[in-house]
Amino acid sequence: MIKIYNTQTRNKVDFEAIDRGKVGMYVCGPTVYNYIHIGNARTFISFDIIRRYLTWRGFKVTFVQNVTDVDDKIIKKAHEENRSAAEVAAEYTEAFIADMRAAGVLDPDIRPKATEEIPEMIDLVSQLIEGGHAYEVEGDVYFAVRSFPEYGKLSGRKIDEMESGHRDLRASGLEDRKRDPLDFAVWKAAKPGEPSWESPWGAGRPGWHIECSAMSRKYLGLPFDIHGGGADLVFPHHENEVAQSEAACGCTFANYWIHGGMLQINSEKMSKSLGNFLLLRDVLETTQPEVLRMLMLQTHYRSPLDFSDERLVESEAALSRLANTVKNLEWLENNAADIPSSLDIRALIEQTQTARNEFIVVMDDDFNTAGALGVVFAFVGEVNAALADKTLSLSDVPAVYQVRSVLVELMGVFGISLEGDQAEAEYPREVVALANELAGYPGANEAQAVAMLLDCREQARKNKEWALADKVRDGLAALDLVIEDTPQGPRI
RNA sequence: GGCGACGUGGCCAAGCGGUAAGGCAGGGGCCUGCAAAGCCCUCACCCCCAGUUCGAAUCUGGGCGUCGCCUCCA
Repeated sequence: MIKIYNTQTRNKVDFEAIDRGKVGMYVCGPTVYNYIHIGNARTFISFDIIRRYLTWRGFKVTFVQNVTDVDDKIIKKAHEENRSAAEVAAEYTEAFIADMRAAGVLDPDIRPKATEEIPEMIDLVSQLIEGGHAYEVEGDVYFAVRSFPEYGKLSGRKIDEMESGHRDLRASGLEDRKRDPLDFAVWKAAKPGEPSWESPWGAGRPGWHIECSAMSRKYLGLPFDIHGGGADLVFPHHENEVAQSEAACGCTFANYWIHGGMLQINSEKMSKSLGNFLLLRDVLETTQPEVLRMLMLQTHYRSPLDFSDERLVESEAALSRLANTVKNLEWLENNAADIPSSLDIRALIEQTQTARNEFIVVMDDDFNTAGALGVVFAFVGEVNAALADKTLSLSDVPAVYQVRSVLVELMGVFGISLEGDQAEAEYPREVVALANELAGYPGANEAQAVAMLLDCREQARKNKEWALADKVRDGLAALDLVIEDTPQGPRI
């Protein structure tokens, strides 16, 4: 049974899907007025992993993520750059999709754009007005917070306390138009030069919160299973979504609310105003997406995560530990004929199954990726210990395959691919010349050249010709090919 | 001011009542011609003080500290 920490109830609860075996999931996407930053990426990668895990556990997941492509910030940016809001939105929508793919985040099943769902939003606003939950003032429509007694239930606030404790509710100048200072816009009358759509209240555009209410309702129906987003969206965005959606339909909006913790840089909040934010695309410029994921996996998705170059380096080292073991296993499979067989691998198989089961237990507990990673690494340690024992060798190729495939499978759930067996294609051309020089024959192709070089070195070592042996090793190293002498033989 | 989260080894981090996973870094050893990779061993008074309990990192109260939300924010 999968347990999920539900923001609304503030505790971990058993996950029960509305439709057995299916999960409807909505995660708030970005407002496309800039390239997404590393904090956005943290949230989206977290939900990518949750989605992958649920899928792996057998659920048919319908994953919906919107793009907010009409909004104050987009309009502002457009004005600054003297072009249309649509242009700005289109550019950054495209960039967002590209960045997500570069980060290894799976495409959502449905990616609605706010500007393409306006009729649904107008419908929803109309419903709210009819139901007495919203009112129009000169082309603006506001949600009446007082009409929804449960307002505040998601974020754990009480209306009265909010009003008395609020800093400067009357500062914006618009407050006199509202019946209550806490009321928020669900439809905004168009101002000159702004994108707008016709509506019963005149030309205007939707408020931010109504967009997600309308899109999630349209594509998933109400109620749906999981609504996610960054923790900073709990209030007011998600609170308002709940109010709108539930006031309109009279039913529950989403059963489980999942919120991802914030990413910080050097223990400081990353924000535009502080100017310390990193763009995802800039990070990916110098960092493998798997390394970034590895870093994020090591912290629980709800905890704050401190991002730093040091952690990136650590994560890379950790990842290569896993990759190395997989590479060794792969090599063993491909060279099984040369391996003296005496290993009773049953223990390893048992450990493999145990590790896989344990992985599930840990992940079922609110997607504890850090704990699950611990399981994987502990298992890798066991595998390495077996491989390091020279009295053992791997006689049972299917068993080795099983060990490796489980390793690959489990990390695959995290979106990290450990299969790098395009080695043949990756050998640089220079190895041919090197083989010709050192082994006296270029070989038929790169792979053969490498094989000859390894063989040449082994011969040299046998004859204690260390100079030649090291020449081969250094020559390969210069081409970024590192020889590893395993107990079962050398490999690249 | 209101609401909330967190404080575990040098760094990161899991843990949710039975005497501390894992990663990175460090020390010692093994393997190796030397390396690399790997293996073995080693490195924690769980922020402080009280309390509950046979037993607490884990529960309760208090203190100190860090951070987040309350305004656009993933």
